[in-house]
Amino acid sequence: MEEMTIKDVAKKCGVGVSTVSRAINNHPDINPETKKMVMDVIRQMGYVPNNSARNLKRVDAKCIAVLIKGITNPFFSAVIQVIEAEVQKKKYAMVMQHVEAYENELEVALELIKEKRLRGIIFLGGTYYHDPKQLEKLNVPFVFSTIGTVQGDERIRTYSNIAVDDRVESRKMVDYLLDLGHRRIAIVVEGTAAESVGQLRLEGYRDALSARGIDVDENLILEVRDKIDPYSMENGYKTMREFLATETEFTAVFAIADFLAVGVCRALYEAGLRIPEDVSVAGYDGIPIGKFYTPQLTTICQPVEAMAKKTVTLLLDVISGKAEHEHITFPAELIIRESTGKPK
Amino acid sequence: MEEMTIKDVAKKCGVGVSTVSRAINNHPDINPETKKMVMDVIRQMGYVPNNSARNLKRVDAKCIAVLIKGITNPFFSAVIQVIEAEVQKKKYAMVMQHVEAYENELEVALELIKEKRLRGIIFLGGTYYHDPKQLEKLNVPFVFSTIGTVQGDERIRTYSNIAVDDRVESRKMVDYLLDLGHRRIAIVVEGTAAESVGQLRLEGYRDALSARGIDVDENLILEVRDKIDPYSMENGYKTMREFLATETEFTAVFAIADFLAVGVCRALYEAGLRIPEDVSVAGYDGIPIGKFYTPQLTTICQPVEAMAKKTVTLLLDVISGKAEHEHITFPAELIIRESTGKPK
DNA sequence: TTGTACGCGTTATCAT
DNA sequence: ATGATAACGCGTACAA
Repeated sequence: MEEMTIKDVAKKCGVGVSTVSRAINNHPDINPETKKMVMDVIRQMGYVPNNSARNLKRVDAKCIAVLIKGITNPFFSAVIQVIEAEVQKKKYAMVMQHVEAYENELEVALELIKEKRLRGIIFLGGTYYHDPKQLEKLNVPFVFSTIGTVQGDERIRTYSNIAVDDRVESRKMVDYLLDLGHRRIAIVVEGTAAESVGQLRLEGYRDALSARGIDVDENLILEVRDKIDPYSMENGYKTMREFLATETEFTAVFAIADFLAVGVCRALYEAGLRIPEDVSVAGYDGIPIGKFYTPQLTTICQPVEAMAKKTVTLLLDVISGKAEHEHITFPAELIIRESTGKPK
Repeated sequence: MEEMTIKDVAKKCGVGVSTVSRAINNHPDINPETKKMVMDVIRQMGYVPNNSARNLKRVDAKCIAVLIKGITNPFFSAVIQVIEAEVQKKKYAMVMQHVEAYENELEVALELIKEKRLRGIIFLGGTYYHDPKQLEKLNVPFVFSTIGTVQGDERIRTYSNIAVDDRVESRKMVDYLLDLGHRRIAIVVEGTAAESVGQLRLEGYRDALSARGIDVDENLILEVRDKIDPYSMENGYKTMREFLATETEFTAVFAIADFLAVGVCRALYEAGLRIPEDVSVAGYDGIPIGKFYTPQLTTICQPVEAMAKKTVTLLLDVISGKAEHEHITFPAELIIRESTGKPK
C-alpha cells in the first residue's frame, strides 16, 4: 500500500509506463479508451504522481512564488488575497512561503527556485535594502511589492519594485496634523529593523517637522515593544499606556500602522481621553478596521488592489519578455475621517 | 551560469560527487579540510542543491504541512503563529499552503505528501466532514485543528481532532443573552457551506431557544453575503444595515465571529443605536480586536494557544509512535465585556 | 498507438 | 576518507 509508483499502475493496467504518463498529462497521442481505462485504475488505486520526480524532469511549469516576511502585519493579508486571485486569473500556479524574521528572504528564494523551477518571485515585507551580490544570484525575475526601493541602487535594472513613497506619504499625514494646528505630535513607530518601512515613515515625520522649523522632541518618538508583534493592536496599546504614564504633553498621535492606531485609541479611551476632542489619532495603511472602528481612523490609504495587481502583471510580463523591470511608485491617499481634528 | 549541479561543484573541487554530498549533509566520514574547501567553493559559486532531487532520495525529512482553507478568517492568523513557533521548537520543518475554497483540501494534501515526503498534516479550516474513502488514502497522521468532528464517524481512530464544541459554546452565549432578558436575538451567520462551523453555531442558537420554549423567528437569522469574505467586518456591516432596513424588532445580535461583530457594531452606531444600551452585541472567537474595540466585545474565547500547541504535540507524538490519535474538545470561555447588557 | 530505455540531480551503498 | 555507481519516480525520445 505504501508508495505506489507509475510502474505499479502500468502493471495493473497491463500497459507501459509511458502510456500511463500520457494519460496523466493529457497527451494527444493516446487511444481514448486506453486513457479512460488507465484513469479509472488510477482513481481506484488512489495513485498520486510524485511531484519531486516530476519537477526533476519538467521545465515548463508556470509557477511563481510569494515570499512573505512578517506574517505579523495584517496589511499583507489583503495584498496576498489580490495577488492570489490575479495569479490564478493568468493561469499561473503559485506557492506561498512565510519567511521567519531571522531568515534571509533571498536565500529562501534561492532554494525555492531550485526546488520548484520557479519562473518568478514576489517579495512581501522584509527590508528594502539587499546585498547586490545576493540579488545577482536570483536568475529569475522578481519584484518587491509594497517595499520602497533604496535610492541610488545601480542594479536597479535587475528587478522591479512596486510601492508607495513611504517617506513622502508619511510626511503628508504629519503636514495635515500640523495644518490642523497640532505642534506636539507623538509618533508610534517600529524601530527594530534598521531598514524597515517604519524608518522611512519616521523620516517623513522628521521632514515635515523640520520643514516648519519645529525641533523634533525625541520623547515624542515612541518605539514599539520588540518582544511582541510590532504591528499589533496590543503593541500600540502598551506603547501608548507607557507614554501616558510619562505625562508628556501632546495633542496628536501618528501610528505608522492602523493596527497600532487601534491599540492607541483604546489606551486613550481608557485614560478618559476623547478622540478627537482631546487627542487626534492618525494611522497608516488604510485597512478595513479603520473604516469600522469608532471613531473611524484618519489614515494614509495605500492602493492595495492596484499595487497587488500591478505586481502580478508586471512580473508575468517580465517573465514572458513583454516588459522590462520597472520601479513604480503608487500615490497613497490621505483619508480624513473621525479620529482627527483641531487641538483644543 | 544557469543550472549548476553537484557534478559541476565536484569537478571544480577536483573531488567526487559523494564527497560534495557528504560536505553538504554534515556527514561524519569526511576530512574537515576537504569539507571546508568544498563548502568554500559552493559558497563562491552560489550553488544550491535541487530539492526535488533530494526529496526523491531522502526518507528522513522531518517535515509536516499546514493546510489552511479560507485565508479570509483572521482567527487563523493567531493559530498559525503558535503552530509555527511550536513546530520550530520541536525541530521539525513546516510548509504552509493555502487551499482555495473550491479545492478539496484532502486532494491537495495527497499531492503534498507525495511531493514533500511529509510526516504529518494539520488541517485548518474547511468542512468538518470528509469522505471516509478519501480520509483512508492519507497514509500519514493528520489532525484537524479548530474544526469540530462529525459525530458517529467510526473511522475516528485514523486521525485526530482538536476543537471547541461549537454547538455547545454557541448555546452558552445565547443562554447568557437570554438570562440577561433578551428574547429577540438576531444571529449573523455564515451559511454557504453546509458543513461549516457556522452551521454548528447556528444549531447552538436553536438549542438555546428551544430549550426555553421560544420559537425561532427565521427573520432573525441573518445570512451573511456570500459574494464577499464571510468573516469580514464589511460583511457584518452590510448584513446588519440590510437587517435594520427591514425594521424587524430585536434587542441583541450574536455574530458568529468577532470580525463580523465589529461590522455589526459600526452599522448600529451609524444608525444612532447605542451599545449595549439600545442593542447588545456578542461575538465569537476571542481575537484581539474584541479587547481593543470600543465597546469591548463580549465573546466566546477559544483557547487558541493551548489548542494550537496541543495540535502540534499530538501530531508529533502520533508520528513518533508515542501516542494514539485523539479527539479533544477544549472548553471555550464566555467573556463578558462592554458590548452586552440588559435589554431596555 | 504503444512500449523500451535513458536521463533529470541527488543520496546511499559499496568498494577502494 | 574518498570515489564510482545504483537507485529514487517520472517524462520523453525513439523504436516498434
